[in-house]
Amino acid sequence: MSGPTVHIVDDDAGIRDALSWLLASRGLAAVEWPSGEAILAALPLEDCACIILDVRMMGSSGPEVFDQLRARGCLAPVIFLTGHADVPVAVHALKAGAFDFIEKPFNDNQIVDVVLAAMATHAARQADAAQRRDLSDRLAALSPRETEVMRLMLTGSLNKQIADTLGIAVRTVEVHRSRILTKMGVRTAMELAHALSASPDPVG
Amino acid sequence: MSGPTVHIVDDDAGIRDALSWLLASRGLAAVEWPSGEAILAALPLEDCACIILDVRMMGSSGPEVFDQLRARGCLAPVIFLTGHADVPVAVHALKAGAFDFIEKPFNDNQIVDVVLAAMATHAARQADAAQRRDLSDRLAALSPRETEVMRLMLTGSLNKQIADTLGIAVRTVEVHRSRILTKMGVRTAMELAHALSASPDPVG
DNA sequence: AGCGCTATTGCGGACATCCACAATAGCGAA
DNA sequence: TTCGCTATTGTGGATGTCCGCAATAGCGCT
Repeated sequence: MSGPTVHIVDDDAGIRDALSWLLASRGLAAVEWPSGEAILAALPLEDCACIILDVRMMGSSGPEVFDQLRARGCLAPVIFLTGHADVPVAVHALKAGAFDFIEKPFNDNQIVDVVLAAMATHAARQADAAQRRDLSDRLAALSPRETEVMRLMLTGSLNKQIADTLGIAVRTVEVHRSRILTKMGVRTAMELAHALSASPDPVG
Repeated sequence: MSGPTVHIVDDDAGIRDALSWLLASRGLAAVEWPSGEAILAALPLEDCACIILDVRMMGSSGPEVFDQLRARGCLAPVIFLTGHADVPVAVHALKAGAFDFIEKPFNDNQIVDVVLAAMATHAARQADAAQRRDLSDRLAALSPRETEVMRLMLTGSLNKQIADTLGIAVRTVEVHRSRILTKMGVRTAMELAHALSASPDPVG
C-alpha cells in the first residue's frame, strides 16, 4: 500500500510531467492519467489524496470528470487547472465543491501550497468520515424497535413515556435502552447524544 | 420598517439603474450606492437581504468592500459583478464566502434567479442565527460554576462523579443542574444536549 | 450594616434508571 | 423441526435523579 498520492489528469504529457517532477521534488508521490476516462476506469483509487484536473481535455472535460468522480463516491479534493480565462466555469466548479481553480501558467510554489492544503483537508475529512462510518455501522446494527426507542430517548422522553407511546411495558423499554447503549458503545444516554450530535441526522 | 432589500453597489449609474429597474419589475426592493465607501458608511443596514457588488470601482474595489462588510458583521450574501474575465479574483471571492460571481453583460433572468436564491439562503441563515443568539444568550446567563457543571453533564458524567471532580456535594450539583435546565429552557439533560448539538461548540 | 446574588450542604421522599434472574412468543434459516 | 434472533414482560433490589424545605457563607453594592 503506497502513501497518499496526487493524481494528475491532463491530456498534455508536457504538463503532466512538469507537475509530476515538481511534486516529486517536494517529496510528493504522483500518478499521471492521460484523460478523464482513464482515471474514471481506475476507480476506486485507494491512495487518492488529491486530484489535479485540467479543464479542457480530449474526451470528457474537467468538470464532467469531476461530476463523475463525485457520483462514484470519490471525495478527494479536486484542483482545477485551466489555460483559459473562463470565469463561469471557475464559479461553477467552486460552487460544486472543487478545492481550487488555478490558471496556467501556474506558479510552482503556489500550486505546491494548494496541493498541500488540499491533502491536509483530505486527511481531516478522512478522519471525520471514519468516525461517521463507525457511527453509521453501529446505527445499522440496531433493530427497528431499538431505533424507534432511541429516537424517543434522544428527544428527552422518560422510559415511562416511551413505554406509553409505544404501548409496551417500561421493563421492555429498559431492555432496549440497555441494548442500544451497548451496541452504540456508550455508557449513558448523554454520551449517546454527544456522539450523535456531530451527525447531520441519519436517524430522522 | 421596509422589507428585505437588495443593495446595489456600483460606480456606474447606468448599471445601477438598470439593475434597480430590473429588480423592481420583479417586485424586489432595491437601494443604490455609488461606491463602497457609501454603503460602508451606512452600516449597519437593517433590511439588507442581499448585496450586489461591482468588482472594479472608483475608490475601494469590490473585494475590499466585501472584506469590510464581513469585518463589520454584515453577513448578507454578496453577489459580485465583473466586466473583466478575472479568474483569480473570482476564485478568491468565492473561497472567501461570496454567494456568486457573475460576468457582465449579465442575463436578466439569470441575475434575478441568483438574487432570489441569495435572499432565500439569507432568510434561512437569519432564522438559524436567531436560534444561535438565543442559545448564546442563555449560555451567557449561566454562572461560571454552572457552566462547569454543564460541561461535565454533557460528557455523560453522573452527578456523583461531577461532585467528586469538583470536590463538592452531590446535592450542590443537583441544584446547579436544576438551575442550568431552567435557564436553558429545557426539561431534561437530553433536551439540553439536543439543543446544543446544533452548536459548533460555544462551550469548549 | 443591610441587601441581593452565587455557592454551598443536609434531609427525606417521590420517582427513574440499571440490572441479574427468569420466562414466553413469533419468525426466518438451517 | 430445531436453532437463533428479536421482542416482550415480571420481580426485586441497588443506585441515581429531582425537588421542596431549611440553612450557612462569601462578595459586591448601597
